[in-house]
Amino acid sequence: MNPFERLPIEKQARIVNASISEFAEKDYETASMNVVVNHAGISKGSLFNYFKTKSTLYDYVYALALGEVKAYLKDVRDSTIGLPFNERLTQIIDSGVQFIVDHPRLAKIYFRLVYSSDSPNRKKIITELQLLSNNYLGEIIQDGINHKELNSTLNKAQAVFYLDAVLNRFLKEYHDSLSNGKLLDRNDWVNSITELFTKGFK
Amino acid sequence: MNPFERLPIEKQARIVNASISEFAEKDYETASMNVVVNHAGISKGSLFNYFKTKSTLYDYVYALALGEVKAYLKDVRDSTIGLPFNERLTQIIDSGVQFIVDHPRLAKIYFRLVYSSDSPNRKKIITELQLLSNNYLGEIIQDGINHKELNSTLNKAQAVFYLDAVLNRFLKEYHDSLSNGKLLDRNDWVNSITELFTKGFK
DNA sequence: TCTTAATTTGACCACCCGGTCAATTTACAT
DNA sequence: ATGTAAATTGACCGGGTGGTCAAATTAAGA
Repeated sequence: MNPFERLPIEKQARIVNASISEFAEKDYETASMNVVVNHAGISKGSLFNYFKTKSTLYDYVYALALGEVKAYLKDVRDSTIGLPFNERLTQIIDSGVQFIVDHPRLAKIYFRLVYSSDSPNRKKIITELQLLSNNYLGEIIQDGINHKELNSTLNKAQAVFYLDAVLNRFLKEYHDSLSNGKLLDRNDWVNSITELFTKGFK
Repeated sequence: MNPFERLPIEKQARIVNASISEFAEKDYETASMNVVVNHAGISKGSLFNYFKTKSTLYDYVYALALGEVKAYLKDVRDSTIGLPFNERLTQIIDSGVQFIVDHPRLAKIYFRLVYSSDSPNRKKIITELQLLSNNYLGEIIQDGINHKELNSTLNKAQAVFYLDAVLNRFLKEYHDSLSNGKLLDRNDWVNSITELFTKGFK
């Protein structure tokens, strides 16, 4: 059992909270351990006692975020099995929006990872995420093909790529719209994306 | 006339070249003026004499990149006027790929700007780019509607957004594929994207 | 209560940053 | 050749970084 896990939960929460905020607001390289320490109300030595390096702390926070995302994805996949492609896709996109509403800071860390460049294990993490996305969206698309809703000659890898591209970009835009005041019309966009791909993959 | 423009062209080129490399390889915040100086073979004082701040140098390099992009876009738009939507789109995407092949470092700076977070005037620049993309792709789509090739009830803003999302993401992937050895099949992808939107916007 | 072990602290380290500026070198007109 | 103005240099500044560690504090068992 490592020293961090031995800590009282309240203290753990303070540290995790401060770390999430810092990694959400700044790139990995510019995120500051000093800021985390001050915000969490602990000493620098302690933080480096709990997490050997900045990279270790980042990995911990990232794992938290990924676990949360996976839970959302799993829920919506399992609860929409058997539904037509377009209804299923609609609910998946909407679930993505819901994640962003529920966990805006985790979403920001995710976007920063996907869209930005540094962070030590980025390549490995991105590869892992792509595999996840491929399996997940690939399954949805395959189901659509099986039910003759989508073109059977569809290049699945490409289809997943396009879906992933639009989804990610839209979710990022929605995330931004949360803070800049010009909130997007959730249903309008979700339906419009579903329409694009239901027709485009026909 | 500012001191930089008074320099012999060869020296200007050395400085520009070093700056492009550094801003292509690192985020704005982590890009180092010391590295630029060493790579260009000039003294630190000189660089800060030519460009008052790091931000000024970045703006200069960015303006170079943007000018280059605009030239490519203008060329392909003007040379495809009157063509059907799908042929036109194909050539536009292909021109994007060509830009990446011709100027991989400038492309990297562009992607870094779009996908990353820092750099001082990022918000203003991004807004400017979005306006550009809106006008450019908006015009192409409008032409497609006028020629009854695309659905007349299409939400143009959303359509532009999706097109832009897929285009950017694909170009980024193609850019990455240049350096990781697994080069993408250019024609296959370009045609596939055209097909998606020609059907999706019908 | 005393001892010992675990935890916490923050001053400190080496390093790098963007930016400055007095001093030196270079270029040029007379 | 001389004087002057422009260009170039690099040591230096204040500040921030991730990470360390001897010393102080706290917790626990006898």
